[in-house]
Amino acid sequence: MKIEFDESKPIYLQIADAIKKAIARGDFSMGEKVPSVRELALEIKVNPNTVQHAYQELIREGVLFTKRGQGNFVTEDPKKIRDLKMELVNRIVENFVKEMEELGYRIKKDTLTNLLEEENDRG
Amino acid sequence: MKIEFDESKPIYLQIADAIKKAIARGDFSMGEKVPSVRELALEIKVNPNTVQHAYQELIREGVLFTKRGQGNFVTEDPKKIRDLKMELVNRIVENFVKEMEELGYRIKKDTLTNLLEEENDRG
Amino acid sequence: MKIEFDESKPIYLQIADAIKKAIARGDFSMGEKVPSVRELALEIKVNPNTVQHAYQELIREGVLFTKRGQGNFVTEDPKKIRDLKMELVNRIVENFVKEMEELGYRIKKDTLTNLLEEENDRG
Amino acid sequence: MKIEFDESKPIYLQIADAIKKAIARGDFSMGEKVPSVRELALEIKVNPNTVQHAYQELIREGVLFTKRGQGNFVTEDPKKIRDLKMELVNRIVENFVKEMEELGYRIKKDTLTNLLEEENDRG
DNA sequence: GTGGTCTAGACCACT
DNA sequence: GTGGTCTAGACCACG
Repeated sequence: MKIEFDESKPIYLQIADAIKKAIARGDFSMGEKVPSVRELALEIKVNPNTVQHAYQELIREGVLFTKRGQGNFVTEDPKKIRDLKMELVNRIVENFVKEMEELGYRIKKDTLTNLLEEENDRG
Repeated sequence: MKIEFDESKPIYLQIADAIKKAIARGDFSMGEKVPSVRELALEIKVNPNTVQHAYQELIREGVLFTKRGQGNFVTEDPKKIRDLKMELVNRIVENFVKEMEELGYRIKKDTLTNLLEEENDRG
Repeated sequence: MKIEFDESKPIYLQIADAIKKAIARGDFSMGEKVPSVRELALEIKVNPNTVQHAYQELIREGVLFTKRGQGNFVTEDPKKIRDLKMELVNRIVENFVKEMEELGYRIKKDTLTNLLEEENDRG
Repeated sequence: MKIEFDESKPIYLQIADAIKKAIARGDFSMGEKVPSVRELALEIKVNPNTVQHAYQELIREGVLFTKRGQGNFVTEDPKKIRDLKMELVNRIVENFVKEMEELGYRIKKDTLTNLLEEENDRG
């Protein structure tokens, strides 16, 4: 886990996002244990409460689940993970298209997604 | 001016950003007057202080300047405006590339900028 | 009259100050006519109301007086002018001493006034 | 912190200035915490927002920096502090020379800075 | 009418 | 408790 914090958004949301992305790109697999709150807090130098807040958010969204006394784990629902990935890609692509349009550039979402598929083998 | 507010960032920064984009795509020209603090506040339904905060930021960055008792105006420096536009495009493209990379996709900044130039006539 | 405006203070006070200084250094003599409101406004590129405000302030302080239909004139009271000059020098010297003290420098008012008298012939 | 407010300038700028001077004369050292927004507001009897405005200005100039949830701190860059001090002295001396010249007195900046160095041991 | 400053009071994110 | 943001409402200087 490596996170560069951006002051404009709550840190806990940035952490949650980073975890989601790590799952999406396969750094954490289905059912795998994620770092403990304290461990991650130490690593990225934030307060444990902040990590806890991030994990809670992910649990609320069904991305993580807790095994009492053992830690937090990535969901074991494959659909959930596929959806997560699609959601993330979608959000980023749509945001890009929207922002470029606000600058007066026309660009189609399809053009972008095709481009991504061409240059990358994975789904 | 039409702004959809997003809870993830301070409103005043979103306003500042919207003005910058409006300038970049030519909705406000060099030296043109921007809406008065109160007028814009009414239109987008925020407190005048919030608009004031946004304008102050833009003034600080040299994008706007104030004529006492007359209002705020877009900078008359053409270079400043060109730079502004380039900065905005760059920021958006780089952010897209970074976020897609965090998801495990490889994509080159150049591929994107070429794509943009192909599909749009403007600089 | 040449004035460089400083945004941190009301313009009309800066104008009033500039007039006082011009009188103090002899650019306007006792009883001499000062520029008309409109004339000065044109010259220094401010709104006539602003110059008017400045003149009112000076009249209130007894530095200028008005001859109806003829314009505004420097007071004819020599004591008033001497006092004005002393006041100005005093204010500036004291302000300097105070500000330097706030920075941790010790300096005596006398040292400064002696220095000024040495290097200048005039009273 | 003790501040006497002068009606001629915005309070928030006077606060910012007072902090800068306190740093320049060593009352706040490198990396030291400055009073919290609320604390200082109480002490000098202004609204917390006004202090916040002053601090924001100092942060923007790189004199202070914020540790989230902990407070505001003096920059840890020694050069920045040296520069700050030099800037303040310079501004005051130049302003003095300019104002005295406007009154018809000739005085050299060097004469003054020499005088200051003679009577004070510090840089 | 225009921007600039200020107060009072509130809520949020973070430690 | 700490900074950051926001609203509501006010007054001032300037044109």
